Amino acid sequence: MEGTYDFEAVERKWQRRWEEAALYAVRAGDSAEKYYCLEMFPYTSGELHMGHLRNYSIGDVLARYWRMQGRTVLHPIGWDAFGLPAENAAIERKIHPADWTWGNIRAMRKQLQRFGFSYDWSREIATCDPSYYQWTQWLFLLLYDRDLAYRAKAPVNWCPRCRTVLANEQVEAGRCWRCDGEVELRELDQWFFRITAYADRLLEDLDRLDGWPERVKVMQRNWIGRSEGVEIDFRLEGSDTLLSVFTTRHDTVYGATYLVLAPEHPAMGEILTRSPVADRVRQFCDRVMRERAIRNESPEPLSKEGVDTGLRAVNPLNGERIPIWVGNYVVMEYGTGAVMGVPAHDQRDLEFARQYGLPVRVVIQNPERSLRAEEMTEAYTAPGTMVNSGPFDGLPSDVGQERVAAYLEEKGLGRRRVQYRLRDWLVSRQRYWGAPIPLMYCDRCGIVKVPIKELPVLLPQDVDFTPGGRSPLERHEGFVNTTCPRCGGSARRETDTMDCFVCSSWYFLRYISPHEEEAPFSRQQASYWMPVDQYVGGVEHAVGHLLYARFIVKVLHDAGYLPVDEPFHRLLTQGMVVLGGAKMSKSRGNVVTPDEMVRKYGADTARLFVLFAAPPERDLEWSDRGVEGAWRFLNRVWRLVRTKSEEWAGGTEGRIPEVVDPDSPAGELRRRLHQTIRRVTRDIEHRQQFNTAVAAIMELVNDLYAHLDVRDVPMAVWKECLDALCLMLAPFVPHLAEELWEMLGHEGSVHQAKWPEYDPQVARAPQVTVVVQVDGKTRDRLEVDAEVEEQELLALVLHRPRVAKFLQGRRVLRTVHVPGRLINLVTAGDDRPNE
RNA sequence: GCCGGGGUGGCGGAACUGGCAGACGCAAGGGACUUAAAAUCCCUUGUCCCCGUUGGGACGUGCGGGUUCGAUUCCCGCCCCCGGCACCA
Repeated sequence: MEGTYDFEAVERKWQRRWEEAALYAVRAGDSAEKYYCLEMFPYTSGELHMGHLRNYSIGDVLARYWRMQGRTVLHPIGWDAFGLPAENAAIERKIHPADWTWGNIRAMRKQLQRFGFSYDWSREIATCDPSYYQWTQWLFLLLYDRDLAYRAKAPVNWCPRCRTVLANEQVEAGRCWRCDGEVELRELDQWFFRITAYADRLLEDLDRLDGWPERVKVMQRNWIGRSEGVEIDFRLEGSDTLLSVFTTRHDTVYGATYLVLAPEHPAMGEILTRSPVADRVRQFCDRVMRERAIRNESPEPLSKEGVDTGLRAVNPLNGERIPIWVGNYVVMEYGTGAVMGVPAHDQRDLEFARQYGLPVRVVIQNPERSLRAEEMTEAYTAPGTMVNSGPFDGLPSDVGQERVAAYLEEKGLGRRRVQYRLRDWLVSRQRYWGAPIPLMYCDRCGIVKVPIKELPVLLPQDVDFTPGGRSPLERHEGFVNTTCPRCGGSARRETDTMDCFVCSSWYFLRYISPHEEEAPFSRQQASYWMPVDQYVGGVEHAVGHLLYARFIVKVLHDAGYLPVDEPFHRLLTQGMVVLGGAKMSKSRGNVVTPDEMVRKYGADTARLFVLFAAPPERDLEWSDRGVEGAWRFLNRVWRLVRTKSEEWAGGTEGRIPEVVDPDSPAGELRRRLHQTIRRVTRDIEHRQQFNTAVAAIMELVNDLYAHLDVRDVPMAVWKECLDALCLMLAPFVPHLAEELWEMLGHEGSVHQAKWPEYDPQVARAPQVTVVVQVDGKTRDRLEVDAEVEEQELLALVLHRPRVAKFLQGRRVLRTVHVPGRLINLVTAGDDRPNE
């Protein structure tokens, strides 16, 4: 008889049975409570990596657990299938992007199935499938109709390597998220989604997302970057042109000693015609803009540079004439592209002022220590008392802030304003492998929508992928030329495709009714299934995907398609899988693939290891030894069940005796079992800490082994323990659990059995270990009745020699008793009179 | 700079609401089984000190303080690591 089980045969056997029985197919039920368990769907790169294995193993534990708890569980999977790598494959390897993608899907589907995840495969979707992207296009038109999609010329991030534009969320430290190449700024006509219109709601509703990790919420808050301030209208001297500035420190407006404009500022034309040093200013602007175009953002801020235009602006509050400068530290994308320089109370302004010898004027006085403008090397940014501020003198700065704002609004010199860091979402891409934007340009009618009935706008197959400056679609006459549905004249199609994040911003809704032909999803089904109860995925999507999906759901909610306005109730962001402390990558050569693991140890071992080696949120250090440990454990379980089930082969009926003495080995075993059930249930359900759940099961198995040779444990008790053991293992190692469940004589799938319940009476220990401390130091421990009273316990304790030893020459002042845990004797020495 | 998260044995990590620090696993050492090895099963394993032994004691959760009968856990000040944001006015 072998000492290890044949994982290959076992896993193949049960995967086939599950498939035949369509065990994980689900329909909206009306009686059972639903549970929508979702993991971030994979990009169709062609291979599954350890991150996927971890992601999907976590999701599968939850899906299987809740199914056993009686919920109606929706657990779908699909493919994020549009995107650049497919097109690059076409260019490099002369494969059509569609063939490449569908081939990858086939391979990855096989890999996923090999791991035995409990997906409802009848709901599989792919974003590159016309029956899917038809509805992505529908979504675009919905946003267009609601004035949330617009076309604008704007400086946008351009990746020269990928030959396309990128959203702000796809630029990381000035580099492209995909190819890591440097990103340039280009002035282009592009399609945007007006996500800024939802900025406030996206921000406020974060407070409702109790089931989200704090750090993701913080990242979204930072990204949205709301700040309240005032726009103040300075006037260009000798002109009616207003130079408005945005500031959050309007209480310091009397301290403005100059004004700085961004080089791209719209008033620059007028300034250049009037400036006595126009040439210098022009040269400066050109240089700064050129430098910015090659956005090689170093981590260090650029040194501040500027040039005096020789012109003046008028401060609307005190009528003061202050010089207008152009500076490289002012950006056009934020606020108004102009700032007032208040060197005394802003560090950047102070640096700039000192560099160019501009005056510094204190207008907020530090109540602690009087500020002197000439001596300042650090701006004073804390609250204080207003000075040199005309009618506002003497006010605390926070009050002054209110007054200045009110005054400006009253006189029509400015207005309160909320400013966001968040920009609109750039969704155009100049590439082929994406969902075409369903619009056309008619000479007579302008921009015209493709009628919903005519969707999808299909991607043509026969396209020339040779790299060029523009989208391959643009060179496809058959695609571009079309007829205007409004006037019947000739029209040209939009050739930009959509950012693949548009596709992934609603895919969780398509799973709900994936075969629906009349709509992106059934409203009725969506109101049953939404929101997603548990979303699992990597934290790298914190400000991209997760923000977009929230935005799109709010739009659909507002348009009446969804009852909910947040997509994901709980979010679990799992850590990376690392080896030697570094992320696995081909270039580092430290990659271990899930396929290798399955081949060597099987799916159950691989899954168990990734769940056991670290808590889900933390990074997981890969360890081949650790995998072996998981494999050993599973065999240990298998041998145990096999031994016992053979022992009672032929008849094991028998009941657990009505009364099992809690002090007998059988009673002890049952107690450990019920304690384990309590721990495992809590760890999965409330703490989502699967490593400790597995550890608890391992402890139970160790206990069962320790009782293997104990004679007077009734078979029925063994049966109870082993049954529950299988049930608890089922979410983690679904194949082996089935096999053992069958060995134990059960009919039907363990995954359709009920999760075990613990009996608090059985779990309760009649005797407990109480720790005895003297002055907070542990000196002894003793077994006592769980219910023991303090007085009785104290009497016992005082007679213990180990305790008495430490009480010599001291008297007990008081005792602290934590029932069932500890008793602490607080003493004072007799030899120290003052105590 | 600001905001999050983290720092515990040789390693991955436990410790619920302030109550036995180091569960579970890995590694290491020892024993049983075996002709032998592998596999398996059992035991030991934070550091230091005292003791011939049974045993006993001190220290110990990044560092320094504090609160408390008692602190990995709470508070104050610092150091280091990871992540996010950053001329954002």
